[in-house]
Amino acid sequence: MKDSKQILSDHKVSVTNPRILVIEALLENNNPLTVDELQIKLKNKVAKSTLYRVLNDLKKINILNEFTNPENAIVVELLLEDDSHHHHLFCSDCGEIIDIQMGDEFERTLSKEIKRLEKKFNFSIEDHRLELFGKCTDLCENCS
Amino acid sequence: MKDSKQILSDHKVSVTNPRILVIEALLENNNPLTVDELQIKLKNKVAKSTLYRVLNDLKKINILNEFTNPENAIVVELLLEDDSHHHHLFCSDCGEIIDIQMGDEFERTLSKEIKRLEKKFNFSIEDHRLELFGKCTDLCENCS
DNA sequence: AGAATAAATGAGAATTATTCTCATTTTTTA
DNA sequence: TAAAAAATGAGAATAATTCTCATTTATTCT
Repeated sequence: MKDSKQILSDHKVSVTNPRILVIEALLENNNPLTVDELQIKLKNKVAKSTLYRVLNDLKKINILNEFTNPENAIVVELLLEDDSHHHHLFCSDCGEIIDIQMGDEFERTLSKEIKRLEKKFNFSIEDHRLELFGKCTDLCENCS
Repeated sequence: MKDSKQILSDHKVSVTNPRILVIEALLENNNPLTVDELQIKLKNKVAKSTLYRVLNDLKKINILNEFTNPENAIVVELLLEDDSHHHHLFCSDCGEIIDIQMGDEFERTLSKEIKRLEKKFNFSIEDHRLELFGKCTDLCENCS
């Protein structure tokens, strides 16, 4: 597992206990967590106000991806690799969020479309996000 | 413009003034609005609690699409046509949200990928959402 | 390593967004 | 048109997030 202290010093921010704990909690999970889930995982070892502050700090140094689940609750995940472009699959039964990679053909087709849309709307498009919604049929330990 | 009273009675819910006003405010706009923008548009003609209730009512009868903007604020739009499948383009300068249609080739490629992912994760995938982020370069009246 | 400086933290207050309660009003039923 | 059902407004309650500030911790500079 990556070294949380290293991550912080690499990004030239001070290395503090709450930051280490938050990063480690996120590193332990393969998939994104809601703020509540993260708070529970940290078990009061980090004050609520500090948790929100730390999340904002991680956003500032661009190692945190933040989005919302279908219930509009904020969800976060660490983004450490440069090549970590991925998307998300949400289960409406258990709330699980799974990181997914799309195939090259998809990303190529999307790039073409994006060029078309940039012209059509006179936009410069810098990023995109794809979210898939469904139900995990029987493998998930949370779904009965 | 569509008739808001008709829309409500078609969906077998009672036709009330707040519902009519909310639907008309949403119909006037081509593009999605945040709850605040909607509230401002309605200028206290609908109580805040009623606005939220009406939005929930419209969700229940499946004519409201709800998602979040990059600041995680809730955004809503009416979904009246069956064939209205579309996606969204967000401007990070002015906050504008534009409805976009992707070409057939894109949706075909996406369908193929979805089939692959359904097998890989043993999921049944029912819906998807694509969000594009960028800046409108000079056409928007809000961007200087 | 230790003192001085700068930055971060914890606790809870403040703010904001959303939901809930309930007496009154409006709509629907028939 | 009367009775029954449903929706509304106003504000209280709740939940999520940010802010404040005195104290603690980390960094910097000898």
